[in-house]
Amino acid sequence: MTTDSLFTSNSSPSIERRGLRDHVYDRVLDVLLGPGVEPGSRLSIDTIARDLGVSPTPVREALVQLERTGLVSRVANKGYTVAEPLAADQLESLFDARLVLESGSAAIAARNPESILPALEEALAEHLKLTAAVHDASEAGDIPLELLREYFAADWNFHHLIFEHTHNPFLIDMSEAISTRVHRMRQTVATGVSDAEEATAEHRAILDAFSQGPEAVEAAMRSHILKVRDRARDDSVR
Amino acid sequence: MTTDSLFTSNSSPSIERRGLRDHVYDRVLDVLLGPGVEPGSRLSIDTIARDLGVSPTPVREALVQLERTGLVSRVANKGYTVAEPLAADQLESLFDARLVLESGSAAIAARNPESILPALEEALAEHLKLTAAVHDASEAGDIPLELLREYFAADWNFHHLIFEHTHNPFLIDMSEAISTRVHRMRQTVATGVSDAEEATAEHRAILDAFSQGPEAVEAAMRSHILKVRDRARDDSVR
DNA sequence: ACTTCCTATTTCCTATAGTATCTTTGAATG
DNA sequence: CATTCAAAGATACTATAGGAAATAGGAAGT
Repeated sequence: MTTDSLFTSNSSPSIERRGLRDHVYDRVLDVLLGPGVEPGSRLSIDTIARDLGVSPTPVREALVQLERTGLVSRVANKGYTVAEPLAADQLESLFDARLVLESGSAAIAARNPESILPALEEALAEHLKLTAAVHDASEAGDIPLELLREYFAADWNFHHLIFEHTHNPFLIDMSEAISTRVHRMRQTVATGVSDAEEATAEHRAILDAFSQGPEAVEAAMRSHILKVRDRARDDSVR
Repeated sequence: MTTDSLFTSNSSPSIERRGLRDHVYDRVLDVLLGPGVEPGSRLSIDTIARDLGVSPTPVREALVQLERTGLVSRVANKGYTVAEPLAADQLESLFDARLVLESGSAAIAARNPESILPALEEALAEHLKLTAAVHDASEAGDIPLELLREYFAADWNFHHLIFEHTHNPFLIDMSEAISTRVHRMRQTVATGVSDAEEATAEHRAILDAFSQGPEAVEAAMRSHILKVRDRARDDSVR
C-alpha cells in the first residue's frame, strides 16, 4: 500500500501496466523539463524515492534511462546531478546533428506526402494560432508560462510529425535524443518567441515543398534549421 | 568479498572506478554479440546475477542500459529476453537510417580531411589485409571464427572512424545505436564475406573523395550504403 | 592565520528478504 | 478426447537493511 500515494494522484482509473519505473521516469522528467532546474544540483536517489513514496530501486532504473536523454549526468560512487547547460560548441554540434537527422528524415517522410500533409496542415494551424496568442499577450504585457509552453510544444510538434511519418523506428528513436536537448536549449538560451513569424513561415515553406518531391523538402528543412541556428547565434551574443 | 570473483578474473590490476553496473553491462554485451545467442531466450535477472556473482540490482541497471541497444527487449512483469532478429522491413529501416546518418556524418567529417585521412588509410590497409587473409582461408577450406570477427571489426572500424571525426557527441551517440544493429544483422542475415572486394573498393572510393570536398564524400558514402543494401537483399532471397 | 589531518555525517552502492504476477502442469468436467 | 479451471512453482518486482566511499566540518599543529 505504500505505492498508493502515486496512483491515487493519478486521475485515470485504468492504469496501464508499466511498472513504477516508468512513473518515476515521467515524474523526474517533468521536473527536469520544468522551470527552476538548477544545473549541477544533486539528484539524490534516496530523496527522490522518499518524495515519490517508492523504494530506491525503481528510482535507480529511471535515472539510468534518463542518462540517455542527456538531462542528467552521473559520476560513479558520487551520484547523479542535473546536467550542465549546453556549451557553445555543443550547441553547434546539436544543430549539425539536427541538419543531418531532420533533413534526411524529411526526405524519407516525403516519399508519400498524402499521408502526412493533413497532419502537418493541422499542426501548422495550431502553431499559427498560438503564435497569434503569444503576439497578443506580448503586447498586453507579459506572456503566461503555460502559453509559452504550449507554443513551444506546437513548434516542435511540426518537427516531431515529420519524424513519426518516416515510420522508421531508428530515426524516431534518435529524434527523442534531439528533442530533450532542444527543449533544454530553449530554457538556457531563452531564444524567446521573437522569431515566431519567421519560424511559421519557414514551416509553411517546408509544407509546400512536399508537393515538389523529397529533394525540395530536404532543402527546405535544411534551410529552416540553418536559419534557426543563425537566430540562436544572434540571441546568444545579445 | 562476494565481488572478488569478478575482479580477480580481471588481469588488469588498476581498475577504473566504474561500478559493478558497467562490468555486468560488458559481460552481457559480450554474450549478446557473441555466437550462439538464441533470439527470444529469456535473460533471467537472478540467473545472470548468480553467474556473475553480484546482486540483482546492478544487473537490472545494466539491462536497462542494454534496452537502448535493441539487443534485448523487455515486457513488464515478464522479464527480459534476447531481441528477435531484424525483420525485413526493419532491415530496410536500418539502411534508411544509415543513409541519413552516415552520409551526413561523412559530409561533416570531410570539413577537415587532413586530420582523418591518415586514420582512414590505416583502417583501409587493415581491412585489405584481412580481406586477403579471409580469401586465402576461404580457398583453404573454412574460415576461422576469430578471423571472421576481425574482418567485420576492420570493416566497421572504417565507418566508425568517420563518426568519430565528426567530433559531434550526438552523432557519435547515435552511431552506437546503429553499430549494435549492424553487428546483429551480420549474425542473422549471414551476408558473409562474399562482397569483401567490392566493399574495400567502395571504401577506397570514399577515401579518395575526401580530396574533393564534403559533397563528394557524402555521395560516395551514400553510394556505398546503397550497394551494401542491394547485396544484403540478394543474400536474403538466396 | 593557514594548512593539514581526522572524524562524523551523508549518500551511494550492494545484498537479502518478502510480495505480486505470470507460467505451467495437472486434474476434473463437458 | 478436448477443454477449462485451479494450484503450485518460478520469476520478476519492490522494499528494507547493512557496508563502503566521499564530502564537509572541526580541531590541532605549523
